[in-house]
Amino acid sequence: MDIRERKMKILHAIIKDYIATAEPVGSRTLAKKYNLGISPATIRNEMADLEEMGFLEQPHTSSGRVPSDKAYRIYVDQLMKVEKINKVIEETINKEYESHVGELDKIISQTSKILSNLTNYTSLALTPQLCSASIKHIQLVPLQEDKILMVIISKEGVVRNVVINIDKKINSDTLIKISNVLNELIRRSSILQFEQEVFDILNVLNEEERILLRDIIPIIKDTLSNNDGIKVYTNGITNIFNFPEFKDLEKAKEFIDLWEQKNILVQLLSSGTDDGINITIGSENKMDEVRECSLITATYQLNGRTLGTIGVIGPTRMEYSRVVGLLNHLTGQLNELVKRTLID
Amino acid sequence: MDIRERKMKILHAIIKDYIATAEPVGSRTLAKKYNLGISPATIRNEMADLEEMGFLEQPHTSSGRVPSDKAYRIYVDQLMKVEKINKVIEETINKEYESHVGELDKIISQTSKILSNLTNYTSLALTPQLCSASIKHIQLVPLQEDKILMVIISKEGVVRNVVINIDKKINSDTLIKISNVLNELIRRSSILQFEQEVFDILNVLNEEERILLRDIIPIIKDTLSNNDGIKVYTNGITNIFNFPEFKDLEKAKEFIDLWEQKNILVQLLSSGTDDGINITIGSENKMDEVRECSLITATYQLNGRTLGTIGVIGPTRMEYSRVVGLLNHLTGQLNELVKRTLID
DNA sequence: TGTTAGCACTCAATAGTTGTGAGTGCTAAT
DNA sequence: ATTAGCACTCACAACTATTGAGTGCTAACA
Repeated sequence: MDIRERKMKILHAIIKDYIATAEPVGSRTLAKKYNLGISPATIRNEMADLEEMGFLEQPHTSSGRVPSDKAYRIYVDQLMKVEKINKVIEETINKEYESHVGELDKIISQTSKILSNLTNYTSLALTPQLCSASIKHIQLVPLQEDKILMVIISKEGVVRNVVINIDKKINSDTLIKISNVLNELIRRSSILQFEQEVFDILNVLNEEERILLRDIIPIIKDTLSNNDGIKVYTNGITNIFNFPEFKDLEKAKEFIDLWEQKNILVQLLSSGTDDGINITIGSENKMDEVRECSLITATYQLNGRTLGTIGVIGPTRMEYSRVVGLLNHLTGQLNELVKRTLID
Repeated sequence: MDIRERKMKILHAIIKDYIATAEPVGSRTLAKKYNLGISPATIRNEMADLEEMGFLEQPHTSSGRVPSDKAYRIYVDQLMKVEKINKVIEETINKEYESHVGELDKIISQTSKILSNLTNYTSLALTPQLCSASIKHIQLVPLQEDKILMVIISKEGVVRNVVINIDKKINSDTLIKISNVLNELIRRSSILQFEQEVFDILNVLNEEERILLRDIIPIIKDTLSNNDGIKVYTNGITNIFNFPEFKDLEKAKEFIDLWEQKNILVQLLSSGTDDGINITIGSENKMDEVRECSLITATYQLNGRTLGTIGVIGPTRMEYSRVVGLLNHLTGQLNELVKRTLID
């Protein structure tokens, strides 16, 4: 048997055991529980090596070993076998979704619930972000003499309201004209760089109206670039209390404090670069507050365009194989539901 | 000295002490700290009486006394002296508000922050609810052939979007006609009982359009009656960890779980009947989850109409006098700011 | 040379023990 | 009526074994 392979086998066993028990795992237990065919003493030697290589850590001299973030990384990339969803779970999920067809927000919120229920971790789900490519229609509504309401509607059915203050009084004819121009710009998909290329459209506007339009465009840009419109659904925050690594009140507090700032959560979930499933383990996280957590995220799509993110956060000792399996399945379902909801 | 008055004096001292220390207070400490002019033994006798009367409780035989909810009630109603805001705090508040003029949501969210910062309790703040009396304008926007977007705008500047699915295709002329009728109904403030009295308005519509209108009205009613549009801003959830009464993880968990359901929070804050300041102490709460908490709420108004609620939640051993003082001042400021924001 | 049994040592966690102090209620004296 | 004095209670903190799962090292073995 290749020496390398044996080390990996031992590492794999340690990780599995630690994920299940949260107790530092020792050589004797390991030999007893997993039929590795070698004695505790040999395992001890291998463990010492693995520790030197940075895969294991020892909380104190006379305790077992605990996997490091590096170990989880190798586990996630090479060792683990993604769990397949079983029939019962599959049906549970379908049932949970049943009552929520038709409204995107409800579907996303329900997804978050399902995630936390089935994983016992804390779940997050983001509604789609508005982006320039997805704008379908812009409507300007007069509010008061010097205030207009801009309603931006995306192809995905996301609606955003922005109140715009203006210097002068405007009448509704002007608004309609400007609305038309805006929507024409949208049709030509050049709303963000309109200045260079669309003089022909602007011809219908007089000087005053052009100025107003010029004021409105940056507001649209702003609206698209900020996260205010994204809703964050979250469930199972207090699940972290179930994990011994958070029985320290200070840590629990830090974790829960995160949840007060939507922005941080959005940033956290948006940091995964790939489409598909993204795993960030402990110290790999950019944010200090989650350096002892792992984050598994997945995206949902419509026609190949990424709309939003869902994810699960928990201790680094996370059941990666189970969560990844679940997320795989769930994004499939979600994509399907989103498609049906938004196209119908 | 009247015997009644002496008892009250002792009770007052016990409550003040317990609010400050969270420790059961005994006769000796009481005599030493507060110059009551009587000996510990006398105090003991009085305390025994007060316990019998239901104002005090004894965690165990050989410990001091703890005030009951009934005691806090009498404290809040008769004994306490509402604390006046001091200059430093006042200026802090003004500074905190400074950067947030102009947007109602920001002002409310900032209020929540101020509340939790200055009290060290958990704060809540609700944005205004939509109600029929406050609708200013309704706009129907075509989304897809069989979908329309209804934008409801209130006098307070609150905007709500509702997507409406309809059976048939509709053209934009129909939408404009119906919009006009709706807004005419609003002007006559009879949108919710339109059937009886407004036949003259309906004359402009043909049969098909009337059916559509009849479908839309209940959706408006629904939208007005449900809480979906209310935003709940909350800060300082983890402040409860500072209180010894929540060092029991189970209790902390129960408390934090509350915060996942917006509906519960809205219900909680809306339960106060009076305008002005409302105090609910421990077991007076209707909801089990907050039976060990006290809730102090206040409302903010515009032109005499209550728009929303702000409040603070914490252990029954709350610094009522300080919080009430702060809320008094804060609602004043808030009303002023709201007025400026919404009228300008 | 890799593997393993044996041994002395480490250290967190648990349970038992004891002392301390703030509290009480009761009684008798003021 | 008030209070000093006294015996009693009980949570809490500090201390002291005891236990047990773990280690590293060494020497013997295949």
